[in-house]
Amino acid sequence: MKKEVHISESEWSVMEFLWDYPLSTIGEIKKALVNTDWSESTIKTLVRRLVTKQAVAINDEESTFRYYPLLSRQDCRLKETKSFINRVYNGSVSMLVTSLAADSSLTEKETEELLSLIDKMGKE
Amino acid sequence: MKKEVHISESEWSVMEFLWDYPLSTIGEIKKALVNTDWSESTIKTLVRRLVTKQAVAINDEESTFRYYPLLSRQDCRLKETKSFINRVYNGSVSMLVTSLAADSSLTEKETEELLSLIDKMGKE
DNA sequence: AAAACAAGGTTACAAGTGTAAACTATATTT
DNA sequence: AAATATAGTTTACACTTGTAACCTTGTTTT
Repeated sequence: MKKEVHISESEWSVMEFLWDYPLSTIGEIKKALVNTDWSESTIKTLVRRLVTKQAVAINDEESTFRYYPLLSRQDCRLKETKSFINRVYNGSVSMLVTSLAADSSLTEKETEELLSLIDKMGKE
Repeated sequence: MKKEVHISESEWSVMEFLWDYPLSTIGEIKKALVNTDWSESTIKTLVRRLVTKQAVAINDEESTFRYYPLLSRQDCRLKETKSFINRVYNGSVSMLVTSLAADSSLTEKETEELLSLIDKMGKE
């Protein structure tokens, strides 16, 4: 029986850090997220909610809890990507890619990367 | 001064229809959305919220209002796509495309389309 | 005309999200 | 030990979203 885990925008910031540094403490998370301007309370709330959602688990071998992700970044990304494509592009991947390619506001670098990627893929 | 218009998942269904059939009435919208199982009330709420958000406007030349989109589908798609990529892929378009290409759960048809698209683009 | 229906307007209510204060308990520093 | 800092727990509160009922008024059908 699968929980419909939805990770909100703010929660993603926490997850990103935990994916890079699993088994972090609140203090470490807080330090990593200084740029966000969130109060410590807010960060604790986000972590708690992620735990409730079973997206994050607690290791309490030490006196201070350490938090680590229970879901892989790739899985979460795919899940979000799918629901996004369904919502916005009627489920059509190619419409998304077309739209991306037509987006003139991509930076030079992004366009370049996209094209090179596309090139690489064509060869496989 | 720009409103931060966010169109929710349910609201997208209404917008999609209005993009295809601008100047529709509630009754027409309702007919188009039978598949959703929403009550008429729900549909009216969604339309009203879209009007409040200024994503949709009202033409009241006739006795029954006709609704039409104020935002283009392409603009909304781009906006959603950008915020999605920022949230989930740290703003990296190429990470998204890589992830898509690596997704084994794409259908044959999707993969095919993606590759052909990629192929076409490579030639431009 | 009376009844039925369609459309517009008002109100509702629970879940999720962004954001945080306050309280408590534990650990570290003076 | 007292003071301080850190972490964990509880509570809060406004806004958005999904979902809808109800009320009123105008229109169509019997």
